[in-house]
Amino acid sequence: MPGEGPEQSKAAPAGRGLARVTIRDVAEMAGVSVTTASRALNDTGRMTEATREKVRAAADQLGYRPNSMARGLVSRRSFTLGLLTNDSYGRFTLPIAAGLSSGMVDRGVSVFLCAGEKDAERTRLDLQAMEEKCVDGLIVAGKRIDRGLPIDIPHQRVPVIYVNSACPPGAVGFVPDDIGGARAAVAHLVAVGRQRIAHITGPRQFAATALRAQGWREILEEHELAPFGEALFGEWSEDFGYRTAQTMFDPDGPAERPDGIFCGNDQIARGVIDGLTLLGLRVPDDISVVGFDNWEIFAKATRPPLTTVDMGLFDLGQTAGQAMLDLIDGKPVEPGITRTPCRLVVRESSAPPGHRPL
Amino acid sequence: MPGEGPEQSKAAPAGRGLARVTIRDVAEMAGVSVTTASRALNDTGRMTEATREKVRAAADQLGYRPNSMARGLVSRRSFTLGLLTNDSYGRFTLPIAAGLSSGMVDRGVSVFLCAGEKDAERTRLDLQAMEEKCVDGLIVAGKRIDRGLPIDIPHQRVPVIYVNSACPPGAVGFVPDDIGGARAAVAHLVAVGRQRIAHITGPRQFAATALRAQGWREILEEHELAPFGEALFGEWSEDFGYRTAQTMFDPDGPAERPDGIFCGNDQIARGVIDGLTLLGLRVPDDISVVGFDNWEIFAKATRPPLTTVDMGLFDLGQTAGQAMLDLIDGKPVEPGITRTPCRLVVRESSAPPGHRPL
DNA sequence: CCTCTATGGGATAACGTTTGCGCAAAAAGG
DNA sequence: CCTTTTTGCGCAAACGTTATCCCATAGAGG
Repeated sequence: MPGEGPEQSKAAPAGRGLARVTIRDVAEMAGVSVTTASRALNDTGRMTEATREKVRAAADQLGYRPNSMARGLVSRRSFTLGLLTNDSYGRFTLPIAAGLSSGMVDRGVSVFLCAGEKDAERTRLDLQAMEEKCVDGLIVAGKRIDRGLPIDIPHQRVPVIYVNSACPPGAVGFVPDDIGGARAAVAHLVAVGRQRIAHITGPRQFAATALRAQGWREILEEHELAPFGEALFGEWSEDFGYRTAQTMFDPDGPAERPDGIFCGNDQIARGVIDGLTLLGLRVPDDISVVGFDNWEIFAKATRPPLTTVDMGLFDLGQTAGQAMLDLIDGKPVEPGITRTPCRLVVRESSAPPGHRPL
Repeated sequence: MPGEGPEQSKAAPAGRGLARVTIRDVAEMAGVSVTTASRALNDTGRMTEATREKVRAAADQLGYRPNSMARGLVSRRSFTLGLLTNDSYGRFTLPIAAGLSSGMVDRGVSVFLCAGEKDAERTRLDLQAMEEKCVDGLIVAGKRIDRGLPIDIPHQRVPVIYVNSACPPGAVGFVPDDIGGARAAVAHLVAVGRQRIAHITGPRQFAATALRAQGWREILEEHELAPFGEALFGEWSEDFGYRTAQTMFDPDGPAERPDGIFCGNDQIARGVIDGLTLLGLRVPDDISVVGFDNWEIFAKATRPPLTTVDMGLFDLGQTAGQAMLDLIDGKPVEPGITRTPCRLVVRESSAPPGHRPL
């Protein structure tokens, strides 16, 4: 048994081959010590430019990539972040993750994704994995700003940032500026000449609905307009929008009718538009509709395409990433919740009364 | 300058504190050597059960977590995977990622997410980061099965698996079984008594459209039914479905009309249903409609809710993960594309002719 | 010519694990 | 009682980096 095939003992340590090129190889090729090679590649230490260049050339030619595990071991930074989310369809998480990554990738920071339904046990497992992987920071991303993880994050040795999620007191959090977004939406309706602006939105117990309703009331008051009735709370569904529109314009219903509707999200807005259209009302001529989310798959598919509020999730991710880097570097970051701006996207569902779009 | 504050030199190496508990601490507490502690925790080596238990107790009490960077350095496995995707809204990627993670988490494998629009440069950067992080494998997830990354993955030292994406010859890939899904959808239409089944679908140049159309033709032929006209290629949009339905049932159009429509995706199906409804046709009574994707946000919002094909993306992710683990362990995995089953989800948009749902 | 200070670079020791090898003590066999 | 085997455990060397010293050489100043 011993004596045969000893030559393969050093090949294929993990099933396949091509022993990784290390800094030792680079140093050897450049004819310098490992120390010098390391310093040359990291632009530290003192040496002639010629030496530095020689090392760089060798590294280049060999296709050297520093092993970040070894590097992390000594520098005590892994250049990784953990992203915990319970958003199984990724409506919120993926834009956030993309923004996060975009800001990180050129600093060499990568992001672990822990997605999936989060029961307490699973969350514990995810957290444990992140701890073992020595992440430099943890980002908790949620679907709604008033719910957090099923378990508290034990007072961690790494910084934690909450994005679009509930945020324990004293922690750092970023959420879209729901009030500001709502104000922009309603201000736009006012600007196109609407006076009786209703609000149809999601369930009362969501924090976001309360904020958006508040924005709606605020901006109307500032324009010395009365809200059209109470905010109508229901569900985040097309069906709710559809039914509510039907009720609102029921021929047997009240004579007083809105000429503008600000909806709590795009799905509701879509239902509203469908409902209105079916009743023979013209959007935006007879009544203008504005949504919230800029979920393009909806916003662009409504007839007419929907004016709506973009929550800037990509930017939100980027902002959170920047804050995380500061936190990791030990720079002071103001704790508490920061609201990042939303942006109105005007399409064709809003226009002055009687206006016929081309 | 030197002489003041030397006591903080060992604290807070990265801005915050609580020096991590290492295996050395555990060993010390248990009164054994580091070697023994390591073996005790990994269930290897020879020792009395008492010793093992003593070490475990110490580890538990100290809240010890092995440092996977140090571990990876010596074992040459990082227990991480890279997930590359260009799906910015996450419609496909997040379910896949969730499936992937779910199978990985209890084996201690974590997943790096590289999301975002993928130009060649960005992809190169992502690949470089993954290489530096020493991932054990790479998963490439796409939005369509006939497009891959903007650059080839250089013959990597790690296994690569393609999911819902184009797959270079000889590589391992998993995609939903479009043909099978289409067959199930159309078979269902036949089973509820439909005879003239049309197919409205996405752009011709998508591989998925061709496969779904093929499934449509195949199963009809097997039932000795003629396809209702040619497959109608267009866009993956509600609008296309809407317009096509209108044309198809144009009063001035052909007298021959379908009694069932198999749509290439749920958005088209939604548009079709809207179009039909507006023309006064009853779905499913007069005409049954089946979609593809089971994108619940659409499928459940159509009136009536949509019968459609679920692509099983979560399972797809799990399957790919399992294959990846095998590949990493050096077990043989059959190269080439594996098609994983789709599942018909029956809702209310399909029923026998004249049937009135409750 | 002899110091003194830059300058360029190398040895060596970490970082936290796992692992091959060795060595006692205990158990088994004669 | 003396060998052999087994059992239980520790030493030391990896893994690929970076960081802390330290040592040559070279030029500068006297």
